[in-house]
Amino acid sequence: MLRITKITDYGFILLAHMANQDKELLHNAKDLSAAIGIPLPTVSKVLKILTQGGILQSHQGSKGGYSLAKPAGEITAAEIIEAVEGPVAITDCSSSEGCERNCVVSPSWQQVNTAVIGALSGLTLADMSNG
Amino acid sequence: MLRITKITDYGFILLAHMANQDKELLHNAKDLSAAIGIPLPTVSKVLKILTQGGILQSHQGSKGGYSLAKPAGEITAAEIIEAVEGPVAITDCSSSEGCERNCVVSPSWQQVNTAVIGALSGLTLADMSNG
DNA sequence: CTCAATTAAGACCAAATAGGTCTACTATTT
DNA sequence: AAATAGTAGACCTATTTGGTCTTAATTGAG
Repeated sequence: MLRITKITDYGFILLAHMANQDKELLHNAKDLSAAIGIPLPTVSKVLKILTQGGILQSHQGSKGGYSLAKPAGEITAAEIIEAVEGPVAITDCSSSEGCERNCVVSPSWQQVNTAVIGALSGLTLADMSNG
Repeated sequence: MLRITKITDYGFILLAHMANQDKELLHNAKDLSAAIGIPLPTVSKVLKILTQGGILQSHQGSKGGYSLAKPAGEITAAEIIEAVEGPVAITDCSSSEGCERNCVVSPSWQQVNTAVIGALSGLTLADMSNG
């Protein structure tokens, strides 16, 4: 439906929340869950995915938690979506491998896809939080 | 996954095919199915949806079929996607009704969404077919 | 060194969506 | 009337997504 998934949406909400606070502060899943009102197991899953995607840094063990891996101004919406959902591609045609069918419409999709990625890359976490 | 559905993809293929031929020619579902290699019931479904969305004109009865409702240069990708999938909205936040949660990230999504719609509106069926 | 807190990995199930097919009906031409 | 096409919508299946749970592995504190 040309829409980001709920998990990605949660990711943005969590990241915006973290960006609005002291960058060095470690946030654990439990506190974030309480602060935002999303169930703990789900929050935990999202944080894990964001960490694997390099958006967050994690610190295991007691007193552990998560923090942004980079300044909020350097984390783009494109990056976040890719971390959670994989490469952005409006159609299979427009994926980085190109269209294996070599169909007529393929070049046009590439163009649209580039525009979409451009829009998403121009938007940083800092822009989105600024609370 | 930020992707159009298969049905929408079929729609583009069918429309591009039709745009590449005499505009007045009526195409019936059976011939289109044979020409493109998509099963008849599926082609039939897609054509029906495109007609309801005002992209195609239909003519019932024997010797009936479908034709473009407008010149290919006036049919945009945005229109086609909306006809099949409903309004384009990256998130619920960015739908035309606005974000009922009134969250921080909402204005940013509006912005991205506008950019995406812009890209899709700048691309016509004529651009995509031109075979 | 042990315990408690916390993330890591991934299995797992349920719900939602999408894909595709089918049947019955209506309209039009011959 | 008969044949051809579109119309409407039900229907089932497969895939994806959402969410939870269990079992590790890691680290700080006493």
